[in-house]
Amino acid sequence: MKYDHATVEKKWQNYWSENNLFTTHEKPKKKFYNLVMYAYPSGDIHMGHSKNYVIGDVYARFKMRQGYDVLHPFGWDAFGLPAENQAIKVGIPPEKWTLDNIRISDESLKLLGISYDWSREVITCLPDYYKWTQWMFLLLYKRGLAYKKEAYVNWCPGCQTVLANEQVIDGRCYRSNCKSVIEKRKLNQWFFKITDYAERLLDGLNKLSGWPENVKTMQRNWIGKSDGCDIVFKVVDSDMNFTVFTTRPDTIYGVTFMSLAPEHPVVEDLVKGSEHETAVRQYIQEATKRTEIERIEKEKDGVFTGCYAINPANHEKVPIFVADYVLLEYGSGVVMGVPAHDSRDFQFAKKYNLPIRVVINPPDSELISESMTDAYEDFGVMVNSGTFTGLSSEAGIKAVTEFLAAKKLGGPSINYRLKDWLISRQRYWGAPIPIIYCDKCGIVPVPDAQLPVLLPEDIKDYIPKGKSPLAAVESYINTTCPQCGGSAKRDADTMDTFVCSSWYFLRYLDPKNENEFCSKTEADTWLPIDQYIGGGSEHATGHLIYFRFFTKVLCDTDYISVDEPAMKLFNLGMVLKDGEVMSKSKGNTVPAGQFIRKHGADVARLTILFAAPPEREMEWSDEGVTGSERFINRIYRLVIEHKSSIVKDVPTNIAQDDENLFIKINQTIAKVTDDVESFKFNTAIAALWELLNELYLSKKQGDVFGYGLFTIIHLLSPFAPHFADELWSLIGGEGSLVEQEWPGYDVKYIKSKTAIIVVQINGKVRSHIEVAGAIAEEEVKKIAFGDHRVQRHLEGKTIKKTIYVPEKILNIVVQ
RNA sequence: GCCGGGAUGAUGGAAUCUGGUAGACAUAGCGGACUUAAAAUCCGCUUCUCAGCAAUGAGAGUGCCGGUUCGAGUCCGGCUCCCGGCACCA
Repeated sequence: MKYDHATVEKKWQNYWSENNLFTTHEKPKKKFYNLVMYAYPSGDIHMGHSKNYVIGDVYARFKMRQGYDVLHPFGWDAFGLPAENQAIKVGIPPEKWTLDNIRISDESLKLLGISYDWSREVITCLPDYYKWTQWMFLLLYKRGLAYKKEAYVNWCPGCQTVLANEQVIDGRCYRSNCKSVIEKRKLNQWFFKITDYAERLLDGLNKLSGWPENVKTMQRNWIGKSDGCDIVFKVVDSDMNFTVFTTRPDTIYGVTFMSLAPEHPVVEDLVKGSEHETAVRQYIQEATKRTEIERIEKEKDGVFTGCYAINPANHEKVPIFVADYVLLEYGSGVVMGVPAHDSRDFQFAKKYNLPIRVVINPPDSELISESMTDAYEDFGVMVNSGTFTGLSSEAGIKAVTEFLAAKKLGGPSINYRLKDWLISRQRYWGAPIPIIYCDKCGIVPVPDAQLPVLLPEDIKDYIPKGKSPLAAVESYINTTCPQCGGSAKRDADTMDTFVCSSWYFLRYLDPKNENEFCSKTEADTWLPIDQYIGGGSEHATGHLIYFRFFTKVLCDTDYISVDEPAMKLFNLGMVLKDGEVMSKSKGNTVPAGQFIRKHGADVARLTILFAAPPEREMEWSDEGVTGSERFINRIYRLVIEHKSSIVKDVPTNIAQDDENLFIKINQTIAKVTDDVESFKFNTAIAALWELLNELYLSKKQGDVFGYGLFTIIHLLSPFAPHFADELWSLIGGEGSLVEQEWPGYDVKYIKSKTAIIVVQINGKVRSHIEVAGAIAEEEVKKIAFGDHRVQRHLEGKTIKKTIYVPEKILNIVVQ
């Protein structure tokens, strides 16, 4: 008698969809927005993807059974490079390739039996979606949060496009099959002003108690707030001055030089016409040609500009250098060099024989600059610092900052590491930037009524040539100015796909709305996301910051009423095969469809869930499959065999010899309920195994036994929904278990009536005694001292004391 | 370098929050039952060392060293290694 998964799974999938069990309630009484991160349609889905969907599904079904009206949607992050690269390689249009992949993946997903409301499926590359992506761009534009500037940006020579900071990892392209070394290029590009929200993005993290600490820490580091002080240095014989940012104003008396970033625009004015001009120009040219990796790895160097600046604290003249270890984008792109107390400045000073002046001493020793081999960067006591001498660093930082503020030569300042989000991409397969350039009117946004700006289909050449392929499509690029009606040109770039994913969770709420991206009513009904289930921590400093940023902007503009998108975040560990992440490009995937046809969706689900806790990485192994298959068949046999003894009501009058089993059943309900709530699916399934094993060993097949079987069927339903529904109908249940209330338990039968007390002597386990629950310490001692195993160890010893923890342990301390 | 997280049988993992029988549950392995046989199934054993024919007994054991405690996988201090993130951020 073997369970036939193929027929049963088909049957129940049909039942669920015919009865609209997963169609979202229009007017939820108790809403629960359960969201799994949507996916890129790279081909068919494999077991690596399936993990996310299965885990999201267990939670969704559990919440449904707890009486929530669950919104559980799915969709596709459908724009992006792979589709376009495929088009270049084999000539299939990106749209066709993408939509074909979506069709195949949807089919596999449906085989898995995930409880999605398919009527809300969202596909970001379709015009009715990207119309609103463009609308978002314009909203930001109108708020002054989207702007165009000429800047040094990350250029990926492999993808032939620019990238955001978040997409550069160790100086290389983030795409796993690219990884090209990123170059710097000076280009005119669109940015989103996420830095305006730096403080709120940082502050908001404190509210997100349902987010994992590591993600919050990563975001804090990424935003990189640092409290410090601005200091103004005047340039000698010039009316120019520089503001530098420092976190250590207490070291101001130790400044012996200054450095400017090579890209700094004022360098030009500084050296123009001087004898140093040629050398400086040459240095700048070399520096800007280098990649970030080369710049970091090479020895620190620079070039003297011939100019000097005045230290506002001691009025000393210090030389100004151009040095490529100074970053243009951080602070003001100018730093004060304090070699004694900053190791980079130290290296630089050594190379160019600049003075090293100690102005901070460690708490109980004295530094001698000649014998220093590296900078002393810790806090200490100020020395050689005029009137500030003797102050601690902490006090000095405050005092110097106040002194500068009073003299209007600086003052308190805060800097963030976070940079504005570069969203232009020189590629075809993305949402077009809805901007028009008119010779007369300048930059003109496309009016809302003219959205969407459609991607042209009559494109012949997708190959990027340093600019967007769209630039060559005459019919697209040439247009008329919405303001003056004259001839004008469209922006040829498309948007970063992370723009699409910054608001997709809102479109699910109202996916067919043609007048708004989402009505306020729907937004207020469903937001925030109650549980967000993410694909891994690689999104921590990308998507998970971007979507928080969008939420805040939409909240400020009153389109939605929440300023954080998701209350709880659960980050999943990846699925590995042979020690590597399961991915198509590595060729180590286990295709979902194939696996399900062979073993069944429920086996696939149980295997994923039981292998490891969801947040941990999981090595896919075929051995796990054996266990899940056995689990299902074992339950199946037991239920079929004892169908007639199954009891649907909680038995009353529990006989003495049934008590232990009845307690086990109640404990299992309690444990599974708790574990599912906190995503501990592996131990939840282990608890079911325990109950199952106990039922197999049960000698008596009475009411309690029958109720045990009934309970297992119920508890199984989030994990193996087809199988559970089939068993449910076999025992005469109506419809599907998702329509049934989740079982409760009897608190009177959670604790065992007897307790095994461990008897220790000097902390070593010597015996176990079984006692009736709550008995007096004296009683326990009496039994323990009567135990021969205990007596053996007490012979000839003096008892010093005993420690008794009720129902747990008795420790006898002897000498 | 800085910030996280981790290290437990042959393997995946449990117990770690809140100190109280370490190894739940599964896999693999071994033994038994059933079978002409195999598979499947059911039952049992399975951390290591030593003693014993055996029942059993003794000792050791959660990366390493130390501490707190009657008692530490769990708490504290110091290391080692692994994984992830950040990193010329002034």
